[in-house]
Amino acid sequence: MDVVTGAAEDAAAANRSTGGTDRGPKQDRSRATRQRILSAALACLAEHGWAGSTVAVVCARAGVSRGAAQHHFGTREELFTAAVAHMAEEWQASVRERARALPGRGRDRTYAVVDMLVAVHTGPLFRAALHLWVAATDEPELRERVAALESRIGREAHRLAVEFLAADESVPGVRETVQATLDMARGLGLANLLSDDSARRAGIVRQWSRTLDAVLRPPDPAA
Amino acid sequence: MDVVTGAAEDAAAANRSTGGTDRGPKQDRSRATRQRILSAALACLAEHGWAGSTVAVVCARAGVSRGAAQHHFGTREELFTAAVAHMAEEWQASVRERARALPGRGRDRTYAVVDMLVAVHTGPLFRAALHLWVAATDEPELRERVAALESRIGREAHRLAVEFLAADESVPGVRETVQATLDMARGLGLANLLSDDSARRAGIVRQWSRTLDAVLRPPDPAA
DNA sequence: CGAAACAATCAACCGTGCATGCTTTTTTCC
DNA sequence: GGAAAAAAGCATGCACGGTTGATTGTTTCG
Repeated sequence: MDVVTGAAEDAAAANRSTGGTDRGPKQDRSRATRQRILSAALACLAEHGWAGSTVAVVCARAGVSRGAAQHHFGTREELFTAAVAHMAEEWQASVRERARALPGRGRDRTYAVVDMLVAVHTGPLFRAALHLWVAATDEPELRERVAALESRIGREAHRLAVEFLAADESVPGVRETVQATLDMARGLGLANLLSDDSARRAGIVRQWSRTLDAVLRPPDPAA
Repeated sequence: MDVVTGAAEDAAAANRSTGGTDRGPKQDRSRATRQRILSAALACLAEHGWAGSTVAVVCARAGVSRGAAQHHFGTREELFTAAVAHMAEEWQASVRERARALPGRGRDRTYAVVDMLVAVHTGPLFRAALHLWVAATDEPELRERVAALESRIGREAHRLAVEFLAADESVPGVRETVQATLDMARGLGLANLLSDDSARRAGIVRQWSRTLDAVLRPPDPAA
C-alpha cells in the first residue's frame, strides 16, 4: 500500500516536470539518470545538509549536467519533492533489509530490535531526513511534503516496532513505551550528528532494551 | 563555573569584534544593542532556521542597522559564534527557572522532572539549538563551537536530571536510563518541529515517568 | 524528422564582507 | 569647565560570488 502510494506520487512528480501526459521517462537511460539524481540528492543532503545541497552540487554528485537535472526536475523544489518520495522508498527497503536477521524471541530479540531501530536512525538516510526535517520548517513548499513523510515514516516505524517486538498494545502503557523507544532512537540519531556517539549509545541500547523487555513482558505474578 | 566560562568566552568574542584590548562595549547603549542582536539571532534561528537567519534578517528583528551589527560582530560567523555562547547562558537560565516549581518527591516529582526536561526540549531555545546543530554539520567554523555547546549542555542536562531525580548512578543501569530519558526528550523536540505533537507527547511523558520511577526506585524486595 | 534527453549559457537576485559616512560619547587639552 | 579631538557606535552603499530559473544549443532515440 505504501509502496503503491509512493509510486503514484512519483509518477505525478514526473508528469509535472515534463509537462506531459505520459508516465515518466521513456528511455532507459533517462530512468537511470533520474535515479542517479535522486540518489545523489539524498547523499548530498546527508553529507552537506540542505543549504549545501544546491542543484549544482547534486548534479556534480550524480555526474550529470544541470540541464539534464532540469529536464527531470524543473526547479530545486521539484527535485527535493521527488527526493522526499524517493526517501520513503529507500527507508522501507532499508528497514526490510535490516529486519531479515533478527533473532527469534526473548531478550535477545528485544535487544536486536532496539539495536536495529537505533541503527536505522543513525544511518545516512535518517541524516538526510533530519536535514530535510529541519529545513522544512522555513520552506513552505517543502513543509507539507516533509510533514507527510515524517508522519508516514513515524507510523510505519511504530507499526514495525510493534510487530518485531511482538508487543501487545492493548496492555496499558505498551503503546507509549514503543513510541518512546522511537523518540529515543531519533534523539540518538541527533546525538550522532557532530561526532561519533556510538560508545555512549551502546550502553543506552543495552539498558533500554532491558527496560523495554520488562515492560513488554512483566514477570508472571503467579510465579 | 559554567557561567564564568561563558562570560570569558563572551569577552573573547567581544575582543575579536572590536580589535581592542578592553573588555567589550564601553557604553550602556552599546551593551543593549549587542544584547538585542544576540537575542534576535536566537529568535531568528528558532523561527527561520539557519539559512533564513541572514545578517539582514537578524538586524531587522533586532531593530538595528547592518553597520551596528557589524561593529559588534564583523562577520556572520562571529555573530553566530557569540550567539552560541549566549545560547548556553539562556539555556541555563531557562532550566533554573523551570526547576523552581518542582514538587518535593515521589512519583509526582519524577513526572514533573520528566515533564520539565521534555518542555525544555520542545521550547524555542532547543529549536534554535537544533537548527544550529544540524547546520553545523556543514559549516566547519561553526562545527567545533556547536559540538562544544552540545557536549556542555548535554553534560549539564544529565547532571541536573540526576540531581532533580535524586538518582543513584552507582546502581547499574540508572546512568544509561537517565541518558536515554534525555535522548527521548530530544527526539520529542524533533517531533514537535513541523506540527504540534503535544497530545502524543503527554502520553509518552506520563508513561515514561512511571517506567523511570520503577527503574529508579524498584520495589523493596523485603516488602 | 520530431521528440526526448542532455549540455551550456545567461540574467536576475540575494547575501556577504568591505568601505565610507554620520552621530554620540569619551578623552584630551587649555 | 568648555572646546576640540579622538574613539566608539551606528547607518548606508558597493562589489563580488554563488544560486536560481529561463533560454538556447546539441545529441540520442523512436
